[in-house]
Amino acid sequence: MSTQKGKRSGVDIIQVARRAEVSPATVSRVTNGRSTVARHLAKRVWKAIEELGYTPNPQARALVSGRSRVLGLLVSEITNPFFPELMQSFEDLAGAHDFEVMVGSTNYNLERARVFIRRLVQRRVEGVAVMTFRAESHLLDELIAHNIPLVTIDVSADGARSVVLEVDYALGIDQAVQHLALLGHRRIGFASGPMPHLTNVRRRDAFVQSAHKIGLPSQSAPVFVGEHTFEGGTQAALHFLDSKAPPTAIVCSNDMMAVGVLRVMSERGIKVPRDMSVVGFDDIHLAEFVNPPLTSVRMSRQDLAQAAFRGLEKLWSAGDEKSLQPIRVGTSLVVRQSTDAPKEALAALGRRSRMQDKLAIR
Amino acid sequence: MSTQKGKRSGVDIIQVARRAEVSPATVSRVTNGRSTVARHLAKRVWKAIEELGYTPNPQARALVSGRSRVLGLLVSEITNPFFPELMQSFEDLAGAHDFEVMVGSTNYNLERARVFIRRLVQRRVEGVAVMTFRAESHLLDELIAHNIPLVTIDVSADGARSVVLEVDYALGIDQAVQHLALLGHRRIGFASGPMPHLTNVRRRDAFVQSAHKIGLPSQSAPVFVGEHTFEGGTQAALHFLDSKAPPTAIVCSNDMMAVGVLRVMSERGIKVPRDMSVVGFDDIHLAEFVNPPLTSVRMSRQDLAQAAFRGLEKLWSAGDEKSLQPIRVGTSLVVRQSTDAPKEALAALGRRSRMQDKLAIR
DNA sequence: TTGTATGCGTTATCAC
DNA sequence: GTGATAACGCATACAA
Repeated sequence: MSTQKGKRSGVDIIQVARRAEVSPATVSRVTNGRSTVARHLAKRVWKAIEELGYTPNPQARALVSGRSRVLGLLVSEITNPFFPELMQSFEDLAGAHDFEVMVGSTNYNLERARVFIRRLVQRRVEGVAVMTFRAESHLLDELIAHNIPLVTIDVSADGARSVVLEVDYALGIDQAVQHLALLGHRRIGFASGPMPHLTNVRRRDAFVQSAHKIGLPSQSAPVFVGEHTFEGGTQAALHFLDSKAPPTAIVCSNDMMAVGVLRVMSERGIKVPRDMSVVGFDDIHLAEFVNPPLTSVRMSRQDLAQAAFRGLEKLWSAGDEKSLQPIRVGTSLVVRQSTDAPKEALAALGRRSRMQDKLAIR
Repeated sequence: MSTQKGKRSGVDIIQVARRAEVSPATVSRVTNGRSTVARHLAKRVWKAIEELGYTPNPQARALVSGRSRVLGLLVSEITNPFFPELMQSFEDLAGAHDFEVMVGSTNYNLERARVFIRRLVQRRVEGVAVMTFRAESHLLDELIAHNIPLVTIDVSADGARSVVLEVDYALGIDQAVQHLALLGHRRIGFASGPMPHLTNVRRRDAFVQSAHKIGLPSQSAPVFVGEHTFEGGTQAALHFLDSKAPPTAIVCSNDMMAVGVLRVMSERGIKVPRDMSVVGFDDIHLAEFVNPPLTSVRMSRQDLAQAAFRGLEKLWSAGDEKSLQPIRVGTSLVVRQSTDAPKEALAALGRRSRMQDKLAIR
């Protein structure tokens, strides 16, 4: 332990300078990793720093340098298990680069978001990762007005120094649909999230195209639009079950919907995956612990966090260029136990093998 | 919108002073809510602040005042749904009082925790809420050495300026046991978390005492010790099911264990709650969405966060007093659908009504 | 009550 | 390469 006695952190750069018998400026150069310091002096300085337990005062640093070394992270809702993992990854990354992170969740409340954003501006954050999957119009205006580097998902903020993270929803959804097709499903429903939101449009479009790609007529790939919630899932499930020709598999736009679907199946005595296959989206922690464990399209929180941070780095080094190249982020299917061959698959073996030829499966 | 053009936040206290035709000192007094400023001057100052979009520079403030207005929040693991809600409550509270909070999760990794704590010290946090339910010995030493106000759960940090949050586990666990007793259960198992940890000892002790209180002999209130995880729950369930006289209800030391128990029951075809009642602890978000929705002892994250923040406030105003009065935090049962009367209850009606007299149920 | 002047701890700009 | 010294933006002691 090199920490000093109970004395307040009152040790400053001048004391270090004295002890190392150099000037404060030299100490500063050392702590900032400037290479223009003679080896032997640097060594003396480090020794003094160690002995005194000196740590540079970040607010003084920020004041004079104009850089706060604080970032903002805006998420939709912290209680959605998707986000804590994202937060953790982002904070770890930021921490490794000597940044702190202010995290705020909108909870889909515009005023709440506004308050948080004001705090970000006041604290002089050097960049903000807007990981909210919703483009609340003008929400970011204050950030943009202050010319703060922004990373957003799916859609760019015009006029901002920003980078867009382009999530490739199609990648994972394609895998999901083909996975189901391979198992023999020929009627696949899609439980979509609310439509104005671009992310949901993209997820749905990806599904529709995938279904088309494997040769499913659109009436065999019905879409139900609901909320991105447990209840939204139950509604979707009821809708599909009560339709004329219920699908044998349901792909959901997020995992909470899938959990809702699972619940309805359980209540109706419909066995998953024997009588119905279910696929989620996001692959939140929960997916592993529902019954049965959920097959889901994973959007990696690590990838997302990393892309977000890299986006900010790019913006910092880009100087005045407003809008940079988007960064792509993939998705991929995680197969668990909520998907299997439909009952009818065996019965229809003959037909299926004919179909097989038409399926666009590599 | 009162924000200024794209100009950098370069507006400082002097510009405000000029525009309001007062001295910088007066502006400072106004922004700090000092009451010693003449009404009409204050009004002029606010107007200027508004017009210029001035926000005081927090690092300058921190530098001169010695107060960073940053707090630390240490949690066990951010992916455990218990904590995000706690974080949110704490951050909201802190934000309302003009504090930012640095959140770090140990992930049960000592080195990771140490790194985070170092960052806290470096950033000159004014207080830390240690919400980790584990007393990693000496983990807090650096915080204590710097005399940083600490709030901890269950157990105090000696030598520290600290307040302990005393969680009343017994309150909710008592309710759970009595709830089960009222339903007619006479054999209740307890799936405990790992034993060295005080919080788990307390939870178990609370259970043992509750069982005793309602007249259960100890062999009718067996305890199994396992990990606080899904797997720990499955092990507990298997243990109880394979015992000579399996309990008709299982109380778990946390919700993840309960989810594990649920899974085993489902796999064995044992219907919950018809054939087995299950109670969790923590009442995490997930509890609501498993099948069936879990009856659980709730430890309010709001209460906890609020108590933590109040603890810090007390420490700030307490000056040099080291250890203050503990703050009590309650727990309470949330009844959902994983608990019901045991099958045998009806058959044994006669015996039960006799027992009833001995049950300590108001 | 208000203004002036000083210092918080650091980095940056100069000279040397 | 290294060392004085002037900002950075604000709060506050002190003077008025």
